[in-house]
Amino acid sequence: MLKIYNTLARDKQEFVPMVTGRVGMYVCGMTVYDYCHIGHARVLVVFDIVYRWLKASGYEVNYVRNITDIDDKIIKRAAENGESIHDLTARFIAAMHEDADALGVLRPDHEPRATQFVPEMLDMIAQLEANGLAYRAPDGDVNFAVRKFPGYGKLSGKSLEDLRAGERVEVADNKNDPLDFVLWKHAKEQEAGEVKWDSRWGKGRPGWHIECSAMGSKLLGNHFDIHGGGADLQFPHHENEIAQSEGAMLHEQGGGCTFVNYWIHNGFVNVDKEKMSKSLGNFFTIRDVLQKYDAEVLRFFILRAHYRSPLNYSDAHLDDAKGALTRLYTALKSAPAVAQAVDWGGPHAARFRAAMDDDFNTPEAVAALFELANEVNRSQSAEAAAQLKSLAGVLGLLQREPAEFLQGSAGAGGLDDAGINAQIEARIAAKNAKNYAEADRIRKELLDAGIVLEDTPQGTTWRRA
RNA sequence: GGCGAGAUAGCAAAAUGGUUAUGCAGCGGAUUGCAAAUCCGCCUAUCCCAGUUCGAUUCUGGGUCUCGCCUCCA
Repeated sequence: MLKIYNTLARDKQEFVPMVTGRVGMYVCGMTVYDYCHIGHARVLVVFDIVYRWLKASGYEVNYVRNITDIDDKIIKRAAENGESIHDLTARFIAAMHEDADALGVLRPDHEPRATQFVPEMLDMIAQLEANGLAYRAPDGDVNFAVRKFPGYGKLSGKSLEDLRAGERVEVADNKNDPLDFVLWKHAKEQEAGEVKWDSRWGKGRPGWHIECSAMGSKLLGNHFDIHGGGADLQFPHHENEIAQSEGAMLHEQGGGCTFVNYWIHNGFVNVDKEKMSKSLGNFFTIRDVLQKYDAEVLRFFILRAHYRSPLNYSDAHLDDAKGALTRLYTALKSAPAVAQAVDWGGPHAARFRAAMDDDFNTPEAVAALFELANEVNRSQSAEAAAQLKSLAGVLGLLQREPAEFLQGSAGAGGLDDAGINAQIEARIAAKNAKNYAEADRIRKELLDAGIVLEDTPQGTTWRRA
């Protein structure tokens, strides 16, 4: 039985879908004005695991991950670059897909873009206005009236009084309450035509929060099972989504309606114990990291920590993850696995399943993989190897040929496979002539070039250190 | 200031009211021409102070420290 830590309840709860056997899941994706960094990689991988585990558990999952392709930062960046919004977002959507694919992240069932759902957003804003929860501000914006929505703050555990006491909330002239947020931004003179949509409130564009409410409802219904995202979205973004969606539903159900049953939030990636973020400038893009590390190492690094814990990023930690993943692939190299479905009856699989059912405890599930690898090494059993590969496959790991992972690819100026094999042949000749000094010299030379040789009963193999 | 999360061995990171986490690193042995890999064994833990308990790293209270949210952010 799957248990999920529900932010709304601040506790682990048994997962019960609204419709037996089916799950509707929405995750807040990227705002596409730049390359994804490691923090984004974590959201992608974490919810990929949620998606995979739900499917492995037999659910038919409808996974929606949105793309924010219109907002202030995008408009600003497009202007700086002297390119259209469309060209900018198209480039970074393609880049995001490249990065996600490299990390072994499955494509969601739907990837709605904000600009494709403006009519749905306008309908929802109109409904909020009809329900007395939205008002036209003097400057032409349409705002959500936070005070009119009972229960505002239930997700983040904040009361309006607490929030108001916070000195960091800036007072805006056009809002009735400093905490009110924008549903519809009126168009500015200098803005390009492609960021202006017609509406009954005049030309303008949607506020940030409304897109997720509108797209979630459109694709998954007004009430669905799971909504996820980074911990920083808990407030205000997700709090505001609840206010919008539940506020818009008031007329239909006479109050008491629920937008989402389970809210899941992943922890941050830190650098030197500080949150990795654009504003702090302490971020590494996924593609930067992939210059130096295998994408599967990055994925594995993310899965070795629980999704709600902070994850400190550093080269040393990635080196550590690489060493650990090498152990798993080495086991599969010694005992090649045949394709086979997971046998859930085995002890390691049982431990793995219990771990994943306990709020997606991937570190514990990975520990089960290592115990299985130990068994593979001891028994050299094809069945055990098949079980290791299929179980790891549930996490999107260990699906490549071991040699491909272990040997990697030659870096610039490094030895290519032909050069390595020529050296190995020369060393074998020296060994056969009992010229161990020469054999060791060659091995040392290769080692200095980052190539580790391993003499086995089946011959000499190599891997990159 | 308000609200919340966390402090586990050299590093990373799970779990648990009493019984081996796991990986990397280190040490000893087996194996090897020597290595590497692998196997066997070992080593190093539960922030501090009280309380509950036969027994607490685990529960309760207090303290210290760290981090996050309260503004765009995955």
